[in-house]
Amino acid sequence: MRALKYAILGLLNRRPMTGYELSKEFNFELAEFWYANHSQIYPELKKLHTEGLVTYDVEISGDILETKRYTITEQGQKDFMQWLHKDEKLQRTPKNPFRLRMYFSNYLDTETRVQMLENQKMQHVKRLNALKKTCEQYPETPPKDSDRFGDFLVLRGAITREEQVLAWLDECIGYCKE
Amino acid sequence: MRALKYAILGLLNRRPMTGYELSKEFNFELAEFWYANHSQIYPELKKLHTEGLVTYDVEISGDILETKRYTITEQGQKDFMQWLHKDEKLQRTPKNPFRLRMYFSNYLDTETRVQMLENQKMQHVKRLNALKKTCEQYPETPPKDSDRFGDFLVLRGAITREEQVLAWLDECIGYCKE
DNA sequence: TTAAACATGTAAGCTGTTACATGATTTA
DNA sequence: TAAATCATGTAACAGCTTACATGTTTAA
Repeated sequence: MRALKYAILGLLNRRPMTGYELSKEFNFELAEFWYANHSQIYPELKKLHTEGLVTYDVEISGDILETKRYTITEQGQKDFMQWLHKDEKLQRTPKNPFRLRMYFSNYLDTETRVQMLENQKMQHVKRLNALKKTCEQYPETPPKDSDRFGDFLVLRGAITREEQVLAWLDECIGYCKE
Repeated sequence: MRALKYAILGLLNRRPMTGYELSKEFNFELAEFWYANHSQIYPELKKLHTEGLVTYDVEISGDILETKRYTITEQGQKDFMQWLHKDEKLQRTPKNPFRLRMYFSNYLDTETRVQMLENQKMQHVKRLNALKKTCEQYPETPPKDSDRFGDFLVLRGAITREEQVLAWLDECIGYCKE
């Protein structure tokens, strides 16, 4: 499937970037639906290069420090667009260790159970607030053909997802206290 | 972290089971938040056995066919309960290849984009309906100290999650058609 | 009698995480 | 001058998927 390959190609299709810049994107911007560590990114870039899907120019920052700025090739763009057009088979529901715990929660007393739910709630509230703040950068829907439109769509998805999780946690707390 | 270990211990804590039965649980009952193939389960059971957390009795079905029925040991129960009481640090948002695609969707024409969203919608509607049907088995909230209470909670979570995804997909379709 | 379900295992390969390893540049 | 950030890589290991491998029992 090689999703990381296409995540990288997609970003490079927007503009040339270094491995380090890609790494930052994955750990901030895209983190709501994709991410990767540098230890995965650098080898993948190497692979994409041998496959002829990207090229790079070496730049010098300061006196010595070399950085490789990667550019997507024509072949890379073709490959990326082909992937983008494919229909996605619904992914399996992602594994969720907290729900696994809740599944077995009848072995916990009510107090502990509620405490755990409240703890999760707190963490999700934080995440939701951060997402809402990011969303303030979009006072209106960005144009459909701009990079920012995709960003906006997934951000909206992340926000409603967090709202749903919070509603579920409240529902659970309600059942536990009944 | 070894979540599979605790998923297995948790199920064996309910009742003794064979690897095959565990496998079925993971691919049907629990699939909304955890799953594993038999190729992962058998080796894990072996490991749990060497760690002294489970034991097994060999049963014969028919004339020859041997099956191992695993039982959790006292040590296994202790280990499981310890895990169950631990507070869960919020997991990273799971990777989502469809959202990755939507992130880059400005390179698709409106028609293709809407078609993809509709396709996802169809698949989620199917899943939602299946979940709702399962939920009919719970005409009322099961008692808090029964196994079925945990099943019910995560089932409710799965249903509201699917509803949220459908709402998001509709929102996206709306933005695309604007 | 044959297909589906029962039943258990191993092997190869891919994905991803954590840790190891090194060094330059910028900012406080 | 020290800390943070920039910058690139490799290694070991954990987790998971797909395929390989074999054979039994049950129900249509």
